[in-house]
Amino acid sequence: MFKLSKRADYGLIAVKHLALHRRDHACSASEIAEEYGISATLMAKVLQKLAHRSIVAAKHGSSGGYQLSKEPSQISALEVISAIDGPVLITSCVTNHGNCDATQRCSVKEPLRRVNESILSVLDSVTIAQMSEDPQEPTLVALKT
Amino acid sequence: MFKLSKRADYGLIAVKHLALHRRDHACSASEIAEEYGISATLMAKVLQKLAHRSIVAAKHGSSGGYQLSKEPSQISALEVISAIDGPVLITSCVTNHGNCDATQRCSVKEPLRRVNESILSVLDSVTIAQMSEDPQEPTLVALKT
DNA sequence: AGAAAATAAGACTGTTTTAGTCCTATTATA
DNA sequence: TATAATAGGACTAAAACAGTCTTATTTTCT
Repeated sequence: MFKLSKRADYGLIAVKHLALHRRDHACSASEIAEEYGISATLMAKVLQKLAHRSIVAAKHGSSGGYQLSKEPSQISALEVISAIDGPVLITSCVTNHGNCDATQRCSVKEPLRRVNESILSVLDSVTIAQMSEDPQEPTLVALKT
Repeated sequence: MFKLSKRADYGLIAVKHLALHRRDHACSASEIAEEYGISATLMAKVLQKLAHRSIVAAKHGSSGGYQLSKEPSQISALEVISAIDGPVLITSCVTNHGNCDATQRCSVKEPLRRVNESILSVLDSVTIAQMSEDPQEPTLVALKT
């Protein structure tokens, strides 16, 4: 019911971690997993998916691991999430141009498609760089001067 | 993975239906269910939840049914969705101020909380009234004149 | 050359969530 | 008073999810 999968969550954690260690050596899956108390094999799975989409670059062999293949400011939350969970669709009928499952003459398909667009653009506008600069609530507070 | 439950979907369908039949008699759960090819008992469940939150008003007895208890312009998609699925939280840790499940020193909690806020405001800004006026894509097209 | 440490990927299992049904009670109307 | 509706709890089946295990491959370091 409208929740990110843990995998996607882990993906964001991993990418943020890599963003913060950009200059360092490549980070291995188990290294990242350990730092956040996550299963190492599962984290490996997640990173593999990110590598598939070229969000991270994998390096085999000992002292291998993963590194970001783009600038953190060029990676959106949407990219990471959809790399892992597949396309972000708030309902299954949003894309199916014929049938919503089977029967219903769905009256909310079009409005929900619009809502879906909005959510996509929210997720697309959030970059990993933004997620790495912590407080970031100045927009409103700054006006108080 | 970020999908509306079918129940929530059905809820939106039902509320929109009630909005379009505002002047008529009360609509029964089975009447609505039949129109969209949805299980009647399931639709009844959904409407019960909407009644709990006073989004619709229930009328017992034969020729009973449900009616909106507010203007369609005063009902947001968020209200309907959260009435049925519970609070909209993109991760389970967004509200937990202590522990994300158990272990992880979650580095994305705060950024995700902000994303969650944005999504809430998207859903909150969409009203049933808007979902009932169909095309509504003039904002950009109008500029072409 | 060979051991070690890493990624790659598929199959598999247990748990949780979701969808949907069934049954019984209650309420109001005709 | 029969009927048609809501109310609500218990229950089942199916799907999604989280996580594990195993095997193969690649690279580095000694």
